[in-house]
Amino acid sequence: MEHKLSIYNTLKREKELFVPLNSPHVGMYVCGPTVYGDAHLGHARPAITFDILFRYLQHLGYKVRYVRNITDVGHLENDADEGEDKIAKKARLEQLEPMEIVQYFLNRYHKAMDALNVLSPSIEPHASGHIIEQIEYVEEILNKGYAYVSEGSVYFDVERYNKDFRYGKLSGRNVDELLSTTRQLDGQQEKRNSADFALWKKASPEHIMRWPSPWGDGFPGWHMECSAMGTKYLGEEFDIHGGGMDLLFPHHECEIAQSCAAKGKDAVRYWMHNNMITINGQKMGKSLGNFITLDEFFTGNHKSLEQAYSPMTIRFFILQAHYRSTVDFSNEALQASEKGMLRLMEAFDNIARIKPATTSTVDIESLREKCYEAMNDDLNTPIVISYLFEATTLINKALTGDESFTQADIDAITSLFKTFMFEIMGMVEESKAGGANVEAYSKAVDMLLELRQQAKANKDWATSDKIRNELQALGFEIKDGKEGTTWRLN
RNA sequence: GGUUCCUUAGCCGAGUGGUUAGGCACCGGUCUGCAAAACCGUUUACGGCGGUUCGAAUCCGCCAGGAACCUCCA
Repeated sequence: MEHKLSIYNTLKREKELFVPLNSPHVGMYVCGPTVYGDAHLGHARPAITFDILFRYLQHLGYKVRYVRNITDVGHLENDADEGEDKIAKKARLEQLEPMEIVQYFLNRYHKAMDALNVLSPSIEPHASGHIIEQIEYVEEILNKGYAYVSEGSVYFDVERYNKDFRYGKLSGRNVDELLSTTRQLDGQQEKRNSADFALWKKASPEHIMRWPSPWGDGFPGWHMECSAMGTKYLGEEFDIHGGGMDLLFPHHECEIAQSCAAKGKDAVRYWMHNNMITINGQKMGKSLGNFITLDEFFTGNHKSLEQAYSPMTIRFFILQAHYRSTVDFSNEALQASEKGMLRLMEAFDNIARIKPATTSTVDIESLREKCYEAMNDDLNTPIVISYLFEATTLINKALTGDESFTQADIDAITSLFKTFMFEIMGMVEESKAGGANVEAYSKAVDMLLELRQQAKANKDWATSDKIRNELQALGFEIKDGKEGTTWRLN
């Protein structure tokens, strides 16, 4: 496993060489979606970011177990019905079983991820399917003395914990400030300190999602599932834990506290956080009501969207920014990404048209090395893409005779695209996704263009322009090149 | 209020103490019956003010503007 992959560890606040605990195996846990609504751009970013990591680690030869949880219980909602389970609330509103809601949105989430060509994780555990593990974990923390029971709920004792460990080491907070600045929330009086957080929450009588526990009927606390399921599937110590920056505090901070309290040590060696997506410079969020679902992007059906954007355009757009930077959405930016992506795809297709020469004027190997350097530098996909654009210029120049490729160069540049564009960055050529019945009508279009060619030969401009203009009106893009006419259906 | 972070050309977005990121748009050119498309070439930059330095957009300080977290969120 010779490589120089370094990744930015939020815990250390610097890039570190990635060294797995048990090479060639790598354990990786990423916070997945809460399935109570349609996936939006904000879900795409971590999914794609850690999909790249998953793919690249495998490319380097690691055997990766990638766990991404499904949150279908637990988190609290902060509006009028404070304290009510998110899933339960939606269920009651629509008179459906909670699990029916979960299944519905999970199916849709999977569909969106498939469209984005995000690989399935190795395991996708549901929080609701791991209640026993979570109860056991809570008991372990209780036994160690870092939690207390209060009116049927169990709370983590932050102050007590902070005497033996340091609460806040991930997010850079200190407990004294937390105690003085945390807002007053419902149920606060049950807690010894406002900074304490729930490990197990007592269910009110009307609460639908509930499970029996040693402390009465209730449901697991907000941060418990990740600790319990991460431990179950990856062990008490594992390599990588990822998620959005918004989860840094309190979610991931609490996870660290839970594992240190229960096991006496950190579970995670490398913490990775992707940055947020903004719309007009402002973060996208449920409470802000400015989020756009992925389906809306794919169909263009949203008032802020000037057109539909294909899944690959979204993927490419996200990869054109580094995962630790915010990326600002706009129609202009997405359209720029779409054009750039199509240019790369076309260049890849055009490799086949290069006529091999006996001498070479290009150095594909150095491009390949630079791409690896970029990937190794904390997954710098924008840089990888910039080198693919350099490769694109070389291909185009080869076609006009301004560069010469040997057969070995042609093979090398094909492999460059296959490795980085398709295998590691997970792009796919969407135009080639058409079904078999496309063949018949595409031959019909070819025939029309042949007629147009004849008309042009006869200088019958009226006929040739009529064919061109009417095909264009139907949505075809007609491209007259030196070696004949090609077309594309937009 | 506390903590953290950001500010790069028309737009998006990398990076670095001294040498062209890249894409899109614009402009010029090639191609074309005319176009479109495609391709080639090219211009515009590092929020402001100080400081460190032979040299800073890159390091430090201050100021301005913006954002995130502290509360569900990817």
